[in-house]
Amino acid sequence: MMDDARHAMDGSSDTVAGRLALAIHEHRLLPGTKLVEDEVAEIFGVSRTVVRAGLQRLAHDRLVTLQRNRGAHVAQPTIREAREVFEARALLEPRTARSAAERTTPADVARLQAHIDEEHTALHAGDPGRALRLSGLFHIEIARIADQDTICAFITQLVARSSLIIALYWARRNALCESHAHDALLRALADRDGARAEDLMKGHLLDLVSSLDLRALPSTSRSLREALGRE
Amino acid sequence: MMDDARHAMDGSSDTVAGRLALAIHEHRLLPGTKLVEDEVAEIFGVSRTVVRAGLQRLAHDRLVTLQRNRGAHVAQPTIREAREVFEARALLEPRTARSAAERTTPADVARLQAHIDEEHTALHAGDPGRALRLSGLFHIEIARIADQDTICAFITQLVARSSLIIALYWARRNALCESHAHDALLRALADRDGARAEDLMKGHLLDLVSSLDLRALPSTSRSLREALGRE
DNA sequence: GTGAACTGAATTGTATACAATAAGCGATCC
DNA sequence: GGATCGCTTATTGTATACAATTCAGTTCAC
Repeated sequence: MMDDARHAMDGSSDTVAGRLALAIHEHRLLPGTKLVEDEVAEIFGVSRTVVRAGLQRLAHDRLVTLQRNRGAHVAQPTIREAREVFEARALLEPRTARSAAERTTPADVARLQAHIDEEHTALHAGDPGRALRLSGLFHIEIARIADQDTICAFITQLVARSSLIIALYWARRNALCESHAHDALLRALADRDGARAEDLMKGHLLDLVSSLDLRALPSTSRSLREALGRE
Repeated sequence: MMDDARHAMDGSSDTVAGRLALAIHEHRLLPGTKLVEDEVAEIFGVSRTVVRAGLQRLAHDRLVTLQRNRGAHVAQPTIREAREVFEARALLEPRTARSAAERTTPADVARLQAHIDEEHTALHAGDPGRALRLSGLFHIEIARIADQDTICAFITQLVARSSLIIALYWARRNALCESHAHDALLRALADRDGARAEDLMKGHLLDLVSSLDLRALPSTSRSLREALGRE
């Protein structure tokens, strides 16, 4: 279910990092939340040593920020960072979708369809966090079909950061959530129509950013709130 | 000189990671070299704790590989990984060069020119490692001019990995090293000619891969050698 | 009442100690 | 002679201890 980063040891610190990451993906841990090492250590039944390793991993993925002597917090991407993340995705994902389409197998189609179904049921079961996570996994799955581990790793990170961005700047939770962009993408992949997949992905990402509220104000108010000592 | 990853604490573990990374960039530490924690700790005058943190950082950047209970080694990118790295660069850097060209300032031009000059002198001074490092920094500098931190971080990682790839698969050390691709790129940037910069970057990256020997054999022989117990 | 300085608790940074695992090597058996 | 088993050593994984720093609440001066 979470099998990226095979390059590293799969020690307990990766378990900690993975479970924290999942909580962040599913919006159970919200941006700005402080992650005290002792608490996390006790929750997972390990020592601070392994917690620190896990937090460092998450910091490298920009899911948490580390400040010297001031601890770890779930990251709060700025508006600028939000734009950058989606610009990077716009650079990587459409072409990757094209590559994926050209090598999609029936097994891939089945797997993606299962993903979409699961996402729908999660949404109707009133678990939007899980639906969001599955929605992100759909993008990652496409990158994996393209069979490009390096780019897939980048996209994985960008999808994770997008989850934080959505937590902060999601404007209209109404429509779009139920959008059938993923269905259309899946059909293009099943048809092995690379050009169409590329276009659909490009449009899908544009829809995503346009559903965010990236005006300058929210970030200011947020940092103000932090400046007032409340976190 | 080395100011990436401002998101993390700039503790001593980053110093360790930075110095190890520099040694890898400059080919003073070659792929496959084992990095024993105690040795590194003594060399840098810190404890294993901070060395481990630094190694983890480098592992995340794919500069070293960590195997559970078996320690850290300078990474040996496979041929497949080498191809992927340059495909990712081909996806990111040309467009980034275009963006950079559209916002290049005279100060940027001066800085890049200084880079090129330094690279030439290093090359003629018989320090190819330093020249290679500077050559990589040139690419990173362009990404920074484009003012996209996220993509710049990706490119930084890809450039670093490219250094390892070059150490393993560099075929003709003769020409190309002295190529004037960077000069041409700089001129396009100075002219704020985005389209030309994009094309030049695309061609430059193609030249780079074509100067590598990415046939299937070397990797096999290398893994064979490792299979025989020598590392 | 406001603000600066101080004190104690809480938290992080680093080093070290111990346990667990892997690697090296010699003796033994076939 | 070659391979295998077992022991010793080296190295890593994890926990804990202590030092350094930050944070919150209080006191004190104005």
